[in-house]
Amino acid sequence: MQHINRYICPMKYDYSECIGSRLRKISRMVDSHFRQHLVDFDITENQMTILFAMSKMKKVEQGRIGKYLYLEKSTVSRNIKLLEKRGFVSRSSDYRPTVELTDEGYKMVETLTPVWLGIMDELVGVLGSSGLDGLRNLETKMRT
Amino acid sequence: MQHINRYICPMKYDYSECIGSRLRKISRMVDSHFRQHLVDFDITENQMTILFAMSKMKKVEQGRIGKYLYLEKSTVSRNIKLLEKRGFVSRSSDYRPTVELTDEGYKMVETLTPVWLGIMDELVGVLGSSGLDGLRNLETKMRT
DNA sequence: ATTTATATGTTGCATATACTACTTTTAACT
DNA sequence: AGTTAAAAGTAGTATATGCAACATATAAAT
Repeated sequence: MQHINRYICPMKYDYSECIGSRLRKISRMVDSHFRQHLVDFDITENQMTILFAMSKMKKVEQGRIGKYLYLEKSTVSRNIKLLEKRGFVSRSSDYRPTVELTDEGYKMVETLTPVWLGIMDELVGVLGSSGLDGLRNLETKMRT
Repeated sequence: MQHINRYICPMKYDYSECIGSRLRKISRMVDSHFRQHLVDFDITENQMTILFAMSKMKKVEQGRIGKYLYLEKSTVSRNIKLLEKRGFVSRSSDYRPTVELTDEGYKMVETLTPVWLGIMDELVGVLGSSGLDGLRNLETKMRT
């Protein structure tokens, strides 16, 4: 078999242009950068994201976190459960629980914030204003 | 406790500007879009990405795929194993195996390509040239 | 008020991912 | 040649994610 892809010749897009795989790849790169800086703090970049979001939302229904971060409700459920086990989050015992940072959680946010600001500075330095504009652009366009 | 974050007042970046979480979120949105269109083809967006990459690389050492996609070697090992189980990929039995698409694999690439082109058209329509420029910009900057 | 529909949460399952430790192979050095 | 160092692969473990199925609670409709 020759395996000649009939789309290769004048294909409108090349596989390497795939928007999905490129975003995933860039995400992995940036996340890797975050992890390198978080290695001493025993927390993942995803958990940090949720802590930061919750520090702004205060006491909220769990579901709102998923809406804000575009995360499936079951994913939120499990992520929150891990953070609760770590003592960073408290949950009301309702069926539809409201969640909230504990004192430990707020302390962790304060610990992480300067580290995060440092990482941001580095990344902004790497991406430059054009890179940031690009990211904002992507976001705006995806919202609709 | 007051939970007054001393960084809130004149903090250089707001948590919502986090480059990591924003990229992750956009990735989830775009991947979700891909999944919606792939639902009839019993394949994930990640597996499609590897199939497309392999269709260009032909017979390669497994490790090269990880280099190309910025994936950890163990991740590649498992992803390839799943594709092998599906019959899309064949692996030499060496300790350091070379991998290759099977005829089934190439057939799947041909099946997926028009679908993928359609998704790309939609996404390019959503993002526009400015969104695409932004993505390219991010990539260029991350490479260095 | 009862029933129905919708929204929210959790659990089971499968994939995706990275890190560590271990194995094996190849390369380098002497 | 023999030893050491580096590279590549795999398996174990933990987190992250989404979907389907189910449970429960709230809202809507009659």
